[in-house]
Amino acid sequence: MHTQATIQRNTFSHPASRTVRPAPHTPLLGESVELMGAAMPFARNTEIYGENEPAEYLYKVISGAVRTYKVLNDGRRQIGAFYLPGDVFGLEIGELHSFSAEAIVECKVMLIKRSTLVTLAGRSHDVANQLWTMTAKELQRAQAHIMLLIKTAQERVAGFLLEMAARTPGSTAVELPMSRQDIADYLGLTIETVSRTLTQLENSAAISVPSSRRIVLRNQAALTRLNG
Amino acid sequence: MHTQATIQRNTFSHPASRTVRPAPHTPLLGESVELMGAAMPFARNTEIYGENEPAEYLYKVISGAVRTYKVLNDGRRQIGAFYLPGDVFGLEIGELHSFSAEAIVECKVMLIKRSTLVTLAGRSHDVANQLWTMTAKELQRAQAHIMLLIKTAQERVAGFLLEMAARTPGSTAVELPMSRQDIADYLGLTIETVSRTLTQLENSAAISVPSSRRIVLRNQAALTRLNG
DNA sequence: CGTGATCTTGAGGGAATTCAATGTCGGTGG
DNA sequence: CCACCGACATTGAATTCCCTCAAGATCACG
Repeated sequence: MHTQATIQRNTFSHPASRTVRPAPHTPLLGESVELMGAAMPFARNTEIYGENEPAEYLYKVISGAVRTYKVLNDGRRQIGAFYLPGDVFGLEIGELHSFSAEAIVECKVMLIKRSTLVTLAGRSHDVANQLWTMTAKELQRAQAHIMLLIKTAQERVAGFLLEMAARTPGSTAVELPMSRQDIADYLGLTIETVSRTLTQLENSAAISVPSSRRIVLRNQAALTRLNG
Repeated sequence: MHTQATIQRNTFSHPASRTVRPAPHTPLLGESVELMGAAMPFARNTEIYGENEPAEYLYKVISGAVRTYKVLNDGRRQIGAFYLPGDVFGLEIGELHSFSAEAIVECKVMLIKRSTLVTLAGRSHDVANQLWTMTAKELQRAQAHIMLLIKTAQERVAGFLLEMAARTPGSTAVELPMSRQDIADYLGLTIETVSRTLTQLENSAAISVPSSRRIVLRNQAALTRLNG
C-alpha cells in the first residue's frame, strides 16, 4: 500500500538567497514575481519542507513538479496534491506546515517570506485578498480530492487523468512527472491497481500509453463518463 | 451505497428577516454576533442552500446540526462536513456554493450577508483576517477528511468518533445528531459497514452503544490506536 | 550488456459491498 | 394502553473489487 521512496535532504540553506524587496504598490502574487527572491533549485526527491516545520515561506513552482504528503504511523503515505509550474504551495495559516513537500523531478521554486506577506496583507487589501483567494482555491482542490477518493478505481484514475489534462492546456496528451507510486498514493490505490486500470482504459480505447509517463486521452467523453 | 433522504424545501424566504447592521468597530465574527440578523429556524431535513446557488450568505449554527454534501450523477452522496453549534459554514470565495447544506435536525442558524462582510473586510484587516482564517480552518478540516478516507473501515469509524468527541468538550460520550446513512456518506462507507464496525468496536470494549444515537467512548487510547 | 528501479501482469485472498431479512424505536390511532 | 406502522438500524450470506504476494517485463544508466 505504500513503499516510500528514500528521500535525501537537500543541501541548500533554506532562506532565499536574495533579500526580499517589498513591491511598490500592487504586488500581484499570482501573476508577477516582484515580491520574490531568486528561484531555488531542488533535486529530484529532495525535501522542500517537512511536516511540522515552521511555515516560514510560501512557494511557487517555476519549473518541475512538487508533491505534498503526509505519512501515517504505519508508513502509508497520502499525497495531498501535485503542484506544477505556476502553482503556489506551502501556504499555511498556522505556524507549522501540515504536510511535507518534495521535488518530484528537478525543480525551480520561488520562495516568499511569509512574514513579509502577512505584513503586506495588513497594509494592502489586495494582497490580503490574494492570500484568501489562494487558500480558498486550495480548499476547493481538497474538496475535489475528497470526491475522488470515494469513487471506484476506474473513476479515480479517469478523474486524475482529466485533472492533469485540464492543467496541461491545449493538449490532449498528459506528460506525467510522477511515478505510479505517487499516483497510487494520491488516489488511495496501489500501484498495481493504477497500472491495471490504465491498461483497462487503454483496452477500452479511452487512452493510449505510448510510454509509462506519457498518456494520450483518446476519448475524453468516455473518461468523463467514467469519472462518475 | 447511498439512499438519499427525501428533502423538503423549507418555506422560509431566505433573506435574514432583520436588516444587517454594520457593527461599530471590531466585529469579531467568530465570537460576537453584532453583524448578524436574527437566528433563522430550519426544520429537520430541509435545505439551507443548494449546490450552485448564489453564495449570498454565510451561516453560523446556533443550535442543531447541519450537513453539507454533494451528489454524484448516479446518486452517490458525499457529505463534506457536519457543523455543530458555533461552527460557521457556507463561506465561499466563488459566487456559487460548491456544496449543498441541510439541517440534520431542527436548527437555528444565523445568516450573515456576504457582501456586507466583504465590504467590511475591505475596511477592517481584522475582518479580512477572520475570513481568511475561517477558510484556512475549513481547508485543514478537508485535509483531515482526506486522511480519513484512505483508511480502513475501523480506522474511519474510530476517527469519526474521536473527531466528534473532540467537538463535544468535557464529555467522553458522543450524542450523534446524524443517522448511520449520514455517517456512512461522510466516511465513504455503507450503513451496513458502519453498523458492523460499531458492533466490532463495542465487542472489543472500545465503545458502548446504549442507544443508536448515543456512543460512549470506553477506551479512547484503543480508538486512537485504531485511528492509524 | 548487466544492474537496479519502475512498471505490468497473474493468481489468490480479504475487506467492504450488495442483497435480503430481521430487529428496534418512536409516534399515531384504535 | 397497546397494536400497528414507518423509519432507522443490525445482522447474515454471497459477491465484488481491490489488495497482497509473486513473477516477469521494460527502461535508464553505468
